[in-house]
Amino acid sequence: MPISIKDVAAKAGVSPSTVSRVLANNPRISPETSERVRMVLKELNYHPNEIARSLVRQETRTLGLILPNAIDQFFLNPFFPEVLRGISQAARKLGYDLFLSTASQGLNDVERLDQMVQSKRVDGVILLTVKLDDPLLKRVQDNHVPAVLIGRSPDQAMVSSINNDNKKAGYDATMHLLKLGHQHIGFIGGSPELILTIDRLSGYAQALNDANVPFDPQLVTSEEFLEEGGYTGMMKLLALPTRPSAIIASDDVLAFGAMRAAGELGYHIPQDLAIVGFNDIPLAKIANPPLTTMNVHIFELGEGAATMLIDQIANGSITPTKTQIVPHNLIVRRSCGAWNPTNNLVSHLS
Amino acid sequence: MPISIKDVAAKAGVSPSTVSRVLANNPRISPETSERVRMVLKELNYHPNEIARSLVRQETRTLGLILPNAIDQFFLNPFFPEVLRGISQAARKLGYDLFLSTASQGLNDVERLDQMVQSKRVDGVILLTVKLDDPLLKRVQDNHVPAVLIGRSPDQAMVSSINNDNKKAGYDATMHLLKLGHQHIGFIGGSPELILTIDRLSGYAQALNDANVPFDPQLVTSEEFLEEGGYTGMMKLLALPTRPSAIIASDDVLAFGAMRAAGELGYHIPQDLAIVGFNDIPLAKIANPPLTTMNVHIFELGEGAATMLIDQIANGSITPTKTQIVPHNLIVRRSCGAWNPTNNLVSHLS
DNA sequence: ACATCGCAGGCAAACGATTGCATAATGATG
DNA sequence: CATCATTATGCAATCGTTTGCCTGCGATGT
Repeated sequence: MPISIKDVAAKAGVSPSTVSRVLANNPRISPETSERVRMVLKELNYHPNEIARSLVRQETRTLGLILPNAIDQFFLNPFFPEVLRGISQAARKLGYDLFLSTASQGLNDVERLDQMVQSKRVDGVILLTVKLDDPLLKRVQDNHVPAVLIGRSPDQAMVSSINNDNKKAGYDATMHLLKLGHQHIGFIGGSPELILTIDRLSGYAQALNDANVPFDPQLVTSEEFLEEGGYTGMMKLLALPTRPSAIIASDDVLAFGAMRAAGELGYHIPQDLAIVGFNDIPLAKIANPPLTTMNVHIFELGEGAATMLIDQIANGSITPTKTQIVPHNLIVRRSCGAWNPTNNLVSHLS
Repeated sequence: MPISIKDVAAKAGVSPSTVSRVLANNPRISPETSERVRMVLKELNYHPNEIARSLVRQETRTLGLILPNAIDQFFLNPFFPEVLRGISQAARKLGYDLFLSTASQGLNDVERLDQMVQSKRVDGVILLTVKLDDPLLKRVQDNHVPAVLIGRSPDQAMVSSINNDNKKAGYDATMHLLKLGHQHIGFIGGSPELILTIDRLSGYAQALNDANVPFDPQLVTSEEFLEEGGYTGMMKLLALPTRPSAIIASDDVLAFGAMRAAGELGYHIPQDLAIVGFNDIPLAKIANPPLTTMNVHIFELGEGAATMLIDQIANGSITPTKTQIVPHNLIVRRSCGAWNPTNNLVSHLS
């Protein structure tokens, strides 16, 4: 039923090889034959079977996405669609498709990677978030799979990556609050295993240190990357004997949970409590009050990751691993108390 | 370099066919041979080449997603990750992977469909939103491609679909406001070409009619499916000589834009203006004020679509087209002014 | 003891493309 | 007129699987 290259060949009175060569614009085919074949191609609305093509070419022109196994949390964070949008746009431009591995329920990340790559369904993979000494990275390196990590690799030589300078970003966000006079600054982070959390927290600590403000572990809390996590984190911090006067949330979604908790306890933002988030999700701008947040340019992370990966695929494994840093900048809105309509709304930090 | 079934066969001292049969748990293989082969399988960490497998089996165990060509808008709406989450979960459970067609920039939807399906990279497709007399539907029908539409098909016989009863949902939302005493109810919708918009609007009109409230075209506006669209829509409605006292926004994102516009003009919600949205995106609950919204169970739409599609694939094209309706229910929060902590928060309507 | 049977496993032909090599036709050359 | 390039096309192997059919073997029945 489906039409193959043979059908086209038969109808055009040539051999399959000729059709194939027409498709490839091989100059060895005479213009007349080529023309005739092309007519048949249109007439039959023929599209080559990409599966067969992939088999012989040993490439699929498809990028694989390895999502964290906490898939649901990941999907719920606006980070995901935005990074996917970036990936998708770059892939489209460069003629690649996207493959999401969701199948094979019981498998862990490494097995999913093996399956995706060994089964040859993708030419390379984009890894989203890794934990400290994640076995995924070693596997990628050992297998010489073209791969790009969105996030920071513990060992830069292992895998190419694209990331923000999260330590600096954490530093900048904290410094902003310190400069506004806050001395008790709480930190609501995601899972302490995530390098992202670690980096932003270390920037926070560094800023406190540089400002001669003591680091108080009680002011640091780690929660799930959900609105609910921000809520419980904030509840903990506000229950402290001396509550913080400002909060850094390492993700806007956490920040919104935190704002909700503060609201429920009757605190006003920014009068009673300043809040700074990370990511500049669409909601940040339209929230009430609008959220001051560190824009980390998620779209560009995705776009860059796909571009780097395709580049790596094209150049074979000869490419040395690369690390690319996407700049961040703090978007000052009302939630931190520093907002002033006559200011520039955007302060460029990096 | 990559290991094939032949490598395994050689190492185990059997033929490739035997290995293949071991993989398939074919009972014709003796337990001893099977065991020996399995050992080699583990040792070599062999994974079958799914491309080759797909070629001979004529199936890929992969579902294709056809996203609207206004991809960027689509990605930005929280509808997308949620429906994808549903699709992904069902696919995973049933052993299917997901393929996003983003490649081939210049192509329109129909060409993308042709390419995806004819190229045999997917076993079926999920279509997301269609316009009135979208050529996609006809193509799907003509080609006998397994397909499920998320949304309503103009002609139910053409393609299986899963949807809400959007007319009823529009009716219920409007009726809720009418019962609260509103007579001037504005409607902010998405593109007037989308069936979704049409259905919700017609429910709105029907409710007005049933309540003997005249339908005023001036109170209806169509905008882009973005926060910005809601903003401009609201600005238009509030510039009217007699402004509406309540607003139905056919999407929460539009509702948030509308709330922002109202806020900027100094109106208070719900005191001056009641607002009802659609979708119950995560933000609706935590917004200020929390948004009354029609929960359309997006996750279930995705989940149901994937399940229906896989079912259709399994049963060949003998399956008649089906239509499934996912119920909706209004979640009453503060933005409509009817909220009362002693009430049930959820009123089940359908 | 011989024909028969069932079992375990191998052979080879697909699936639908690509591509190195061979070859038919054509015209040019000595 | 025989030889040789050159051009345009076809042949057949290949990619890594699956699967229908065949075969060799030991066990069984009479």
